[in-house]
Amino acid sequence: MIGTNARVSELAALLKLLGDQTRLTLLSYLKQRELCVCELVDVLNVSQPAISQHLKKLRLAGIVQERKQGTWVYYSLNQQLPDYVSVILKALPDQQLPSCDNPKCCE
Amino acid sequence: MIGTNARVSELAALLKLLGDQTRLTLLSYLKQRELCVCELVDVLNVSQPAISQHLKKLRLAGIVQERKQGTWVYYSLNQQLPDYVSVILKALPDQQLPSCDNPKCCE
DNA sequence: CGCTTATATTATTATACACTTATATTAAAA
DNA sequence: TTTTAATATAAGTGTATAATAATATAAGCG
Repeated sequence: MIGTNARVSELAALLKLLGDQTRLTLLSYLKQRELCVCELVDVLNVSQPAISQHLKKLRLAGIVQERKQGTWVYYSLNQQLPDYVSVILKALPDQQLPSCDNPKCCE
Repeated sequence: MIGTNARVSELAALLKLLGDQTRLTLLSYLKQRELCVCELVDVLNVSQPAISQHLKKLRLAGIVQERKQGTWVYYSLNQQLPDYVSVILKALPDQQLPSCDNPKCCE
């Protein structure tokens, strides 16, 4: 038998990260534009801590980045994603977000 | 909040399937050529039933196909894979298999 | 300051899943 | 026809992980 290949491990980890319905849904919205955490919480079917944890994983994997502004945190896709990630994002539906109902956050 | 999107679910399931080190390793070998199950068992670090189970999942997902010949079963990549799957396969290393030591199986 | 709001972290729990061992199936060989 | 070899299925187990509830942090506002 043959030892573990580092590139395969890395790819597997990244695909496992993407192979989650909640995270893919987050990305399908972030694909359109930068979004505030509160918008993502409103739109998904899970608790705020769950969203926060998913966003952290996506951030640590280099897929999204955060921008803090006062109490609010805005997330957006990173530029410079590997090809296979870009292709996956392209395969996601273009989900339209209802406009934010918090004027403080989303002016 | 917004209901589940079927395309996102489907994609998530497929990426979860691919997000496994053992399955990705199998694919990195199958990428080169059709292989007998026995070859894959020899080359990986897990038991024969584990390989068998992984191959079944890949087959049910339409990623590989089987060809039975006597006692032996040969697996190969399916043609006509979705773009994002092809791109992932391209990102896999081109792993070279040592030649099969079973003359009956691999002539 | 104390209160509220936005987000993150922690602890816990439940489910999914990859693996192993044991057994079944099927085909070829003896 | 019994045995052996190749693969598949079944049952059971341990670990990873996604979720929640509870709490912490931190900023803005009265």
